[in-house]
This record gives sequence, C-alpha cells and structure tokens, in this order.
Amino acid sequence: MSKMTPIIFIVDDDAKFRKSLARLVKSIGYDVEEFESAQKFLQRTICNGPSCLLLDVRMPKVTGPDLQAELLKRDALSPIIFLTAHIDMNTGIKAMKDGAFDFLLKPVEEQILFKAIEKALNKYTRLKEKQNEINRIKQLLSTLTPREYEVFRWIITGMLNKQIAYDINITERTVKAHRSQIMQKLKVLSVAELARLALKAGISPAKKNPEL
Amino acid sequence: MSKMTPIIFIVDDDAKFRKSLARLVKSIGYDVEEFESAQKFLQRTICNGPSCLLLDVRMPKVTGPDLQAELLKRDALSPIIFLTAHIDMNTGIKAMKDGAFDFLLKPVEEQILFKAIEKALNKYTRLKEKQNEINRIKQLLSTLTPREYEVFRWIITGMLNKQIAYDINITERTVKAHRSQIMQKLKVLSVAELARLALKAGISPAKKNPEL
DNA sequence: CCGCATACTGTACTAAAGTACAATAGACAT
DNA sequence: ATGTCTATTGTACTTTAGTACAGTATGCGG
Repeated sequence: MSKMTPIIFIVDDDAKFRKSLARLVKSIGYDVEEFESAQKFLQRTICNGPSCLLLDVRMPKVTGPDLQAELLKRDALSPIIFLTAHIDMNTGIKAMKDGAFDFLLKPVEEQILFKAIEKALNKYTRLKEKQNEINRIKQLLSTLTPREYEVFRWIITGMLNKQIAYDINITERTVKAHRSQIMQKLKVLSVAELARLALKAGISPAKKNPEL
Repeated sequence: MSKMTPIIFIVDDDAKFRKSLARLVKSIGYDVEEFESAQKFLQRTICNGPSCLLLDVRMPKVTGPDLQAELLKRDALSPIIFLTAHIDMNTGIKAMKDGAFDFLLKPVEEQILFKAIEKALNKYTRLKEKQNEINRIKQLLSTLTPREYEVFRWIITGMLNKQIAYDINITERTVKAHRSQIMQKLKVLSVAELARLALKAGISPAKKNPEL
C-alpha cells in the first residue's frame, strides 16, 4: 500500500516510438501503461498510486498541452514530462509555466529521461503527502455544523468567547458548547493546533463587518 | 513611496539591441537602466522598488543563466524575463525550472513583451508583500531572548504552561512571565494569532525529545 | 562598583476556558 | 408521533491564563 510500484503513463500517437519508449521504461522496473491518444488516457480510472506522465506534444485532436490543461482542471497529481520531436520554444515555455515537470526533446537520452522520471515521482510523493493531509483536515471540517464552522472561524481569529457571543448574539455558554464540540470533532487539544489546522486547509481568519 | 515608477533592467551585451529595447520600454512609461554585462549589473546597489529584468542568455564570461543563479542566491525579488536570439530549448526549460518568469525569443513582439513585463511587475508586487510581512515578523522575533524563543516554540505547539514548566524545569509562574513578555513583544493578543505569525515565518512547532 | 538585561520565583487576585450535571425548542425524517 | 440533530441556555465548579504587586540572582559592559 505505502510502497506501490510507480506507473509511468505514456501518451503518444506514434506507436513505434511509444512502444520502444515503453520497453525502455519497463526495463528499469516501472510499470507502464500506453495510450495512443489523450482521450484514451482520460477514460482511464484515476490512479492514486505514484505515477507520472510521458506526454507527446503534437497529437491529432487533443494535443499534449490540451491534456495538461484538462488534468490541471481535474487536480491530477501526476507530474507531466513532455516529450517532443519538434523544437517549439514557446510551447515548451508555456508548458512549464502551466506546471509541467519537464520538457524533453526526442530523441531523449536515456539517463536524462530516467533522472527526470525519478524526480517526477519524488515530486508526486511530496504532492501526495500534502494532499492527504489537506483531505484529512477537510474530512474533519465537514463534520462541523454550519454554526460550529462559523464559531470555528471566530476562534482561529483569536477572539474571546464573550466577544464571539456578543457578535453572533448568543450567550457565552453556547459559544463554549460549540467550542467544545469543535475541539472534539477536529481532534485537537489546543487553539494553537486549531489555528495550524485551519491554515493548512487554507482557511483564513474571519473579519468583522467593516460597515458597522 | 508606495507607488514608485517601476524600473526595467536590461542586461545585454549587444549594444544596438539593448538601446533599441530600452527606447521601446521607455516609450511605455517605465524607467530603464541598461547594463552591458551581468557583472556590471551586479555592481549596482540593490533596488527595492518594483522592477524586473530583461536578460540576454548568451553573453561573454557571465551568461544570463549564471546571473540568474547568482540572483537566486542573493534572494533577489525581481522577476527575470529572458530574451534570446538562439533557439535553445534545454536552456529555456532549465531557466523556467530555476524560476525565470518568462523566456522570449528575439525579435520579440511588442505586445508580448509588454504583457510579460506587466505580469512580471505584478508578480514582483506579490513577492514583495509577502517578503515585507516575513521581514516584519522576523524583526519582531529578533527581540525575543533565547529563553523566550524557546518558550514561544512550546506555546505554538499548544502546550499548557504547567507542561512547559515541567519540561524545561522551571515553575509555571516563570512560564507565565515569559509568555506575557512574548505576547507583548510580538504584539499579538491571542495564541491563535501567535500560531499564525509563527507559521508565516516558517517556524514549526517544537517536539519533545523522543529518546526519553 | 553600578546599571541593565536576563532568568527566575512568590503571593494573590481576576479573567477566561473547560466541564459536569443538566434543560428547551425547532426542523426534519421514518 | 417519535427520534435524532442542531442550536440554544442555565448553574456550578475546576482548571488554566493573565496580571499586579512584588523580590532574588547572575553576568556583562562601562
């Protein structure tokens, strides 16, 4: 589970190149899946083990960068290594700006490719860990009721129970009740932990209405 | 002060191209400073207003990427837009990996250049704001005594005064004294704010020695 | 020697947070 | 109707944090 064999996805319409590349990549111990088009790749069920993409730029209908854009929308984690036979600087630069992991020229030197794949998989691992942590937190947060979530935001802002009570027009006692629930549901023991958890999930402190 | 005219630095050994580029950039209202070599540019006093670099790749002695590496070491904030007449994919991709803002081909279309400069300056502003915030926090943190800093780390971990006292072998009363100092010096009113401040400055919670 | 910063401690009090017993009321589903 | 979830509130108590008076000791520079 924690140590799956990485899968290298190869998306290229050139069957000859694709198969030769697949053989090469398999030879160094990775699992390989081949796709003759971006569409075919998108049909595949999303994989959540370590993986990266070896992606051709020029393909009929859906191009490499098109697929990149689509995967970006889907929050896919697999790093993309572009492979192209055509020297097209602007495409390469744009791909990198859009978060591609690397952009290599065909024919690619074996060692360079291997190094790129290795680094891409390392990057995947880092991304995945961060993602897991965020998902864990969002899972916890989803158990909060709307009211609890509201109070939660005031708490991580650093407000006192009595201040919160005044602002949302309930008694301090009720705030305490919510607060207690929140700490239990989010499985933290201190406000410091609560604040860290909120920041990891990208939740910023609440602000009072300025128009009062 | 808050609204300075951005300076565009042009570093290129080709005098003709440089001057023509300078004229063009000036024409849209930016201040421009020209440098015939990377060395000359590095001699300039660091500027802290909005700025970006238009940097040639191929230059004698110190190349564009060399300068980029040096500026990275120096934590320079100015985004780098590379300009090159030679199509060299690998150099371009590497530059982007190393954090270049853009990589354009000579001759560059005016509109593309202008857009790139504008976006680069926007990026500068964002970077600068983040930098300012971090500097402000580090400034505050530097006023803590070593002992206070130590206690500070335990506090943002979420530990109780009595726990901290026990761990560092002092009385709870002393922890309170430190704590009070810390809150005052860092100008925060709650542990939640304290935790946020710590995270912004990249300070992670303390951990107990596992070997006990 | 003296002043200052640092580190530490004490007593006694107030304020805030947390908890252990509750209870009430509305919404919504089976 | 009955039960569950949500939101609310109450009383009384304990624990923790913060503060307002302190004071002691050490080290360092002028």
